[in-house]
Amino acid sequence: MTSLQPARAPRAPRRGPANRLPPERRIAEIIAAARALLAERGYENCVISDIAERAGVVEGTIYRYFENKRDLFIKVAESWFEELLGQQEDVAHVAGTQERLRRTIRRALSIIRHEPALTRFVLMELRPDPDYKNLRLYRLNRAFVSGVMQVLKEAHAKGEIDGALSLPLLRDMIFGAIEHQTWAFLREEGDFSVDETTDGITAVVFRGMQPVSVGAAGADDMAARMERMEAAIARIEAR
Amino acid sequence: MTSLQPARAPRAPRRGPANRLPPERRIAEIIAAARALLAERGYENCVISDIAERAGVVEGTIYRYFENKRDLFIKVAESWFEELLGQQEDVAHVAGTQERLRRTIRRALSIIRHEPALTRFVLMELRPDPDYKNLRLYRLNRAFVSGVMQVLKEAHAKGEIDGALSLPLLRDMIFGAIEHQTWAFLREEGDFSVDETTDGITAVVFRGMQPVSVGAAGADDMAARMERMEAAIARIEAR
DNA sequence: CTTTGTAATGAACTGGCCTCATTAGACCGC
DNA sequence: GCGGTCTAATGAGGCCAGTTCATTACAAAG
Repeated sequence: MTSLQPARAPRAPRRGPANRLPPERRIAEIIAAARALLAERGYENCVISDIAERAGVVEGTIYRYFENKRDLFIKVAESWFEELLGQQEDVAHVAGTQERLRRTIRRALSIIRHEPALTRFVLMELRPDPDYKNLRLYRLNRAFVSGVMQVLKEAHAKGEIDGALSLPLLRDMIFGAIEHQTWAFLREEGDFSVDETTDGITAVVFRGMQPVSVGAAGADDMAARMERMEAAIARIEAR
Repeated sequence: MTSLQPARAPRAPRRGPANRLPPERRIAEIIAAARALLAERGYENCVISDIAERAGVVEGTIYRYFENKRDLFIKVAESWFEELLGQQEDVAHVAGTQERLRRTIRRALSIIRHEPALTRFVLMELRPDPDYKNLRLYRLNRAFVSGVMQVLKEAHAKGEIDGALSLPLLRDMIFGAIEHQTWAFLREEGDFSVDETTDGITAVVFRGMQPVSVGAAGADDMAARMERMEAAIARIEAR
């Protein structure tokens, strides 16, 4: 309760040579070092002093440019993800809803497959955070997700999606499936095939969103009735 | 490298009265305290000393019964989840695949809705862990998930699921959708309706798993069969 | 060459997890 | 009741990672 100064003793730090750099470059170097370390150890196991060492700098310097460890890694994730988005192929020219869906799904799986460390950090550390929505990363991610939403919207406009379905729900099923299919991989329990997983998810989603000319609940009932009718007709004709 | 003893100075701790309890009860009290704190603060913000205080015990005592903080909370999650599983309604008597699906999905959403702290901890802290699969919790969770798998398997046996679909993929889509639909809630950004979400997910999954002859890509198949039937009827009528 | 702004330093601080030498409550046989 | 023994409980302190800040020194401008 007494906030009387702990009277930080005056210090006279001995010095090594200070390698002075323009802020922009120093920031870039720190981010690069942190990113490399994140890739090989994961967030929890990244120690500031190691990042500092790898960046050829001292711990305190990092705090000159970043509020704290978390802030640093948010910046890391943002620049990393931004880089990946840049490589994104444009899907606008591709014809056919199913093929367009496939490509965007494939893209997501491919990122996960090639950048598990980044994925883990974003999915586990950042997304659950109360102010995740305020991060630039959230907006970057939305930009990515909007690719899928675009495809869905256009399909919807063309009447290829059953009117009763909610587009966000379809979107969640797609990304939910992507995540669940890759958890084992992210836990380093084994590999997965981008192509096979892509095909599986695409198939179920595409099938699931089709408009049904009859009421959904009655679909199997309808099938049964149809079968009975066909059988009856066959009998009649056989007479 | 020199592991020469830091020569821990001999101490003579002053004592408060020690409330001696049979291990089982002490463990139960610590777990209860930790669970209450987990519910109100989340894992990261739970400090051992606070748990100790709430359990009416000193920090060191906790380490008598639990290896470390993580171990303690794993036990918390396990007992908590076990308790929830006990309340699970049996779905075996319910007729109809769709309704059975709906109930198991509803159950999962209901747990998330009522125990967000537990959910967050399990999904974020435990599931990503490399040895998640060795935890008792993993098996408990499998028991829960197997409810859905059971429904899917029986539906599959009855020919209600397209042969080309993978059951695990369907399962992942279900739970993936559940999770994605609830992330905002888990970040405390707002509530969600258990019933509406249940219906949405159930509808898409049910529709998505239909064999082609009735649903989905079968719409035109359906039309073709209809045409054949109409033609047959015309023939019959013409007789 | 001096001034001045600021990049960089590194010792010290903080707080949370965890250890362990020590104490003392409770049960037991006499 | 009474010492002996087992073990629950204690709490000071170790440890380590994140963070702060008074100080230093580099480099560009005057």
